[in-house]
Amino acid sequence: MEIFRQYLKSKTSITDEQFSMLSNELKTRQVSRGEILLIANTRTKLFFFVSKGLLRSYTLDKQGKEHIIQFAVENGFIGDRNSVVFEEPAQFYVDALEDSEVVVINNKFMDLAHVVIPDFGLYNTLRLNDTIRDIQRRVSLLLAATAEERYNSFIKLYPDLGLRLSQLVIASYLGITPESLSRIRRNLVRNPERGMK
Amino acid sequence: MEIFRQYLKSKTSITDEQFSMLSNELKTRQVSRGEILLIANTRTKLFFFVSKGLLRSYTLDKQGKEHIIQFAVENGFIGDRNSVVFEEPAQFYVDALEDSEVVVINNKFMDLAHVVIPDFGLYNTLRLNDTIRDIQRRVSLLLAATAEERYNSFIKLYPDLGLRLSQLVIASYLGITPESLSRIRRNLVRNPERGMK
DNA sequence: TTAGAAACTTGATCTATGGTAAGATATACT
DNA sequence: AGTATATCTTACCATAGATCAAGTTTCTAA
Repeated sequence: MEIFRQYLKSKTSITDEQFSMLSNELKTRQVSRGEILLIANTRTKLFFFVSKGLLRSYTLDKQGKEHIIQFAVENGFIGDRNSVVFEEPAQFYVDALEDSEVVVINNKFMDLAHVVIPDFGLYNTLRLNDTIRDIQRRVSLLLAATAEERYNSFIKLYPDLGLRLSQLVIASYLGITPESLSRIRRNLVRNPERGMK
Repeated sequence: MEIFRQYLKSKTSITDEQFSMLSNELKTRQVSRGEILLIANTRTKLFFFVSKGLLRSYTLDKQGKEHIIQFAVENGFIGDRNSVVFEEPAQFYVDALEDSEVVVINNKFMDLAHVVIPDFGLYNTLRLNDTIRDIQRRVSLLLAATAEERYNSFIKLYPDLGLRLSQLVIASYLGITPESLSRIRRNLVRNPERGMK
């Protein structure tokens, strides 16, 4: 909770008084590795701020294969916009890849924050635009780049994540099989210059 | 311009007086098919509202192949967030796929609109969330679905666009070659039930 | 500390989609 | 209307990455 307060202070002009006004709407929750916070096709109004650990959102296809939409580490947010913003069933699952601590955020918090914190709207708009930019870059990679190029760019963009995630999970994010990722990495070890670009 | 006013009136509480205060910051521009409005790696602060016609944003890969990020038809917006919001060089090109008319929107308009129209921030947040939802769905399809499934879901989601776009352009949006799309469509003509799901 | 389960690697095939090239239609311009 | 130009189709072959199957290594929990 303290971490979330610090985060908001670094991003907005929020005061301690304002934060305590809002904090009634917040809860912290401990999540163990593997624990599911949100199930696709159900309804919920909750969004999560990660104060510790690592979560992901993902879909399951008809063959039961997982496809990772997003990761969230410390100071990141995760949830399902479809249910939170549009009150429709969730598109995604959310679960924890490490033992984590999250701050549970409801819609009332968001509404209040807009009222109470003068520049919250501005901050939020920036954050949403940033999210769009990231996902569009990912689309562009999925359309234009080979598996190896996508892996290289992932490692360059999120070097720390590369160390915290299993290859299975990285492969699922990149849209390839773990076997293919293993072969790609073997090639990169043998030809390190291929990873430079 | 009138179309943009109508659009804003349908989405926000804007009054005619408020609109005329803002309209100093707006210009309309005629764009011919093929005309480029925005070039990747350059800087600009302009965003576009489409009052008539059809635009797209896209990237070029090293082999000079186009990869379409987004379409915008009547009442849609298009531009490059990287340059408009973050003042960095544009990631994308924007050009017209049909003779079009756009309203050119600058940052000052956005700032003023937030001040002048009480619920503009709310509207804008919804729009951004909606955009994120759309792109995330697209990522999920790119990760999980075959070319044929992506084509079917594209046609189901944007039936009108399917009729206005060339196959070359649809293929580029789906991340496949026009030849592959041609083969997919042949199969669908022969086995129409495959397009039902 | 060790058994069992994950995670990772490797090899042998298979398959969806790409590349190339040629011909067939459609569209647009004079 | 007629030619040029873009768009679409088809066939044949190539390839990135998937799938399957069998190890090997690494983690984990009793």
